[in-house]
Amino acid sequence: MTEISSPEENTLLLHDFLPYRLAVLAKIVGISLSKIYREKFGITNQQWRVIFALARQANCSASHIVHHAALDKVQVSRAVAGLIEKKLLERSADNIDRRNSILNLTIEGWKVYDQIAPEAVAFEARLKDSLDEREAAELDTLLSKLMDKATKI
Amino acid sequence: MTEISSPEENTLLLHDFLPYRLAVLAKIVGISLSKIYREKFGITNQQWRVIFALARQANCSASHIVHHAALDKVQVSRAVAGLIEKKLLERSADNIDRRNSILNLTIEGWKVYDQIAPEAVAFEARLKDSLDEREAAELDTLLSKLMDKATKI
DNA sequence: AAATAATAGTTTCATTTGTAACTATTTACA
DNA sequence: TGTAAATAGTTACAAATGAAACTATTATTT
Repeated sequence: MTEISSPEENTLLLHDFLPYRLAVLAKIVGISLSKIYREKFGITNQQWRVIFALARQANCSASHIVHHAALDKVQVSRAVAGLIEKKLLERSADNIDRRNSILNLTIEGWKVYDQIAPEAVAFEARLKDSLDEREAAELDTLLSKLMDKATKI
Repeated sequence: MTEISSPEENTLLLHDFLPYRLAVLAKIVGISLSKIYREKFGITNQQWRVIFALARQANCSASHIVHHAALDKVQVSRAVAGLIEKKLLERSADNIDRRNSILNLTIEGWKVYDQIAPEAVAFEARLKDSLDEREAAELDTLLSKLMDKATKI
């Protein structure tokens, strides 16, 4: 005699499915955060990542940003073009290897960074508000482990 | 006398920034997962969510899916249209409220679900492989807390 | 009962994104 | 040295996405 299984037994629950939960959480967080730089400065998510990468490391090439901001070369190319148009970033030539561009924030670019960065930090702090010290540390560990695993799957 | 701060002190680190980490992790996980349904069945992420929502709850309307699959009504409309064209889903009229559509997986749709679901479950299991019981439970709690907070920010 | 508002879902159009092909330059090697 | 391969970055085109306007139907108000 074969048992008939109920939907609850054999049906995948979307709300509990880790990839789904990560996608939904990342999206909501991303949308909230983007208001900080989009509404006030008309800056896209990719442009924001380029600015932050350049604030960390000046005088670097586009491909350096590719490796440090999780963007592909087309995304960086477009973000850089947009930021140059906005005069937040300037590009100069690398005479040692003329394939490379040398990118830097302008004074204006730094001003924008200096306004966005503290707000971004405050946003992150609010997000973590409900976690205590131990939980925040645990989150760190878990995200690292998952990231590690995900890149190897 | 004012101290000059080093970049390390006042510069936001992208790799440590929670919204960035969530975005990158969710993206990598999503891309890996999508191979399961995209390459084998030519199904998009949104179509996949609709299938899973319908597997859980048959005979439901598009707006029910909107609320249970974190998609907006345009996304559901398009996903449903695509699935009907693929004959994985069928739509009938609700004669009580004729604004509603009544959606159901076809036999073919169930077959696709039955092939994808176990692979999705296995994928999630591999992802969680590096976590022990306690960590998996902790991850659950932390994601819920963050989700809760994110929707209120 | 007629007018208004609300809900379900679709369509349209502009923008964004992804993929592939392209240019320019440098490196490797035969 | 000359030819092929690799690297940096851009451009072009197709597909996906988002926002707003639209149709159809039902609920609410007066």
